[in-house]
Amino acid sequence: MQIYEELKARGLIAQVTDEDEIRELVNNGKATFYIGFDCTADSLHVGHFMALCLMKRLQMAGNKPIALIGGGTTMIGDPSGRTDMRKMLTREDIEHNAECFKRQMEKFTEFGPGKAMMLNNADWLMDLNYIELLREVGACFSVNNMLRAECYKQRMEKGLSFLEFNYMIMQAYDFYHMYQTVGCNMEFGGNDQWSNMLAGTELIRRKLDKDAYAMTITLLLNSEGKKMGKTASGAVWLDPNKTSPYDFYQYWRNVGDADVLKCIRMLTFLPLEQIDEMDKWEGSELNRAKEILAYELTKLVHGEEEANKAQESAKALFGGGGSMENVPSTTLTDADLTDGRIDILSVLTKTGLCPSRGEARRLVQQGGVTVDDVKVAGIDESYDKDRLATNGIMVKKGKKVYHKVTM
RNA sequence: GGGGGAAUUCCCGAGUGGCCAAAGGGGGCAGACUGUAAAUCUGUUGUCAGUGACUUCGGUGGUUCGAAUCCACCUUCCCCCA
Repeated sequence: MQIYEELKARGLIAQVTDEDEIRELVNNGKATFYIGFDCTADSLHVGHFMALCLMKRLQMAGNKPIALIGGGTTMIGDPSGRTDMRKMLTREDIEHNAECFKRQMEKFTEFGPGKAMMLNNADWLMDLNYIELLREVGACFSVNNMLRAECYKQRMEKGLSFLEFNYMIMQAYDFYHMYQTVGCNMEFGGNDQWSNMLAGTELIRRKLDKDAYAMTITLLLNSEGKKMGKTASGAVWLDPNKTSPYDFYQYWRNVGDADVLKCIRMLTFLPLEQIDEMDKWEGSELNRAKEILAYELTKLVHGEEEANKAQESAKALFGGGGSMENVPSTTLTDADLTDGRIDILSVLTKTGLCPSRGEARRLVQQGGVTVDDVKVAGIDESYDKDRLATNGIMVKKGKKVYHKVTM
């Protein structure tokens, strides 16, 4: 099976400008493609991860990838699909984020001569001259058309600033620029980027009378149509300091039945035959598939060692047996104790399991806390230094949040 | 440039002088049921030293015994006209 067919079978391809041409280019390793990453946060997330995987897959098939850091475009802020304006980031923030992105990407992809290329659009966007740009590029865009674009629709109701309106033009300019300077003939991106990407191919056609191609990656949605990779407290980050490998593992371990196979197909590198085999699994058998998904992804993102640790911990906590070593934990000091003891509410807040004492109190009163497999009876329960120092205690919040406390 | 309207807790949204830590819904958390799933039902959802105190209704001042609520100014957003 060739790469294009594989991507299709995995459900990764959402829209393409010209299927035949793209298949031809990609399958024969003739594509020089770019994917843009705007540095809106200091860590990549799952969506970026999909893009990076796509990059890897295409690279393995002989194509040349360019990872484009959006140091310039982040100054504008992409309005696509958003109902409100992004917070404007300072130049320093953007540069810091770009640095973080760079470091993380280097873990996934090898950059250098003959390998993948990394560029930053700040290098050309920041020096543009307004009048020149308007004459050279602005003349090629129809405002009427732009306003019809799907990505602005949501903003037409609540207002769209001129700043953001220009985002599309900047992104189109990137493609145009790289087409000329590094021979980039294809752009990939999230499905929400479609109109921005078309703007690029259109610009190249108008200015240079050449064809360039665009393809979008399917957004990873769960069965309820919500974006995956998000939790109540924010995104699932790739940075281990922001989302620990254990939490990362747990996120995927807990996906809904309806979503497991889709995730495995789209996110892992397991061979399709093996995945098709799993497709036959049903009911609680799917738990196996979830384990595989969680393990494979954690391995890809954090490495085999971390994946093993996360899996060990999960098995120890949920299945019994296995090692307790790598469970999330907190080490207390004497300063945390009063008269050599610590009460349950303090334990819950100090470990970060509860953000406030009020919530901790509620949780205990509702019977949601277990210490060493014994339900905490009341809010006045406490633990002495001896117990903490010898074996520590295993605090369980609800059914599946574990935390080890030692001294 | 002119006129009108809006800003409430994580989100949406009610509240138009004391009965307001503020209805209702969503989301979150927990309990029951389960398979670390989904659906459903129940409880809970500002902070703290919890029958109490303190902070919160865009911001800053003011009126008042008392302000989310009234007044002034400011900020941001939306709509209509040009």
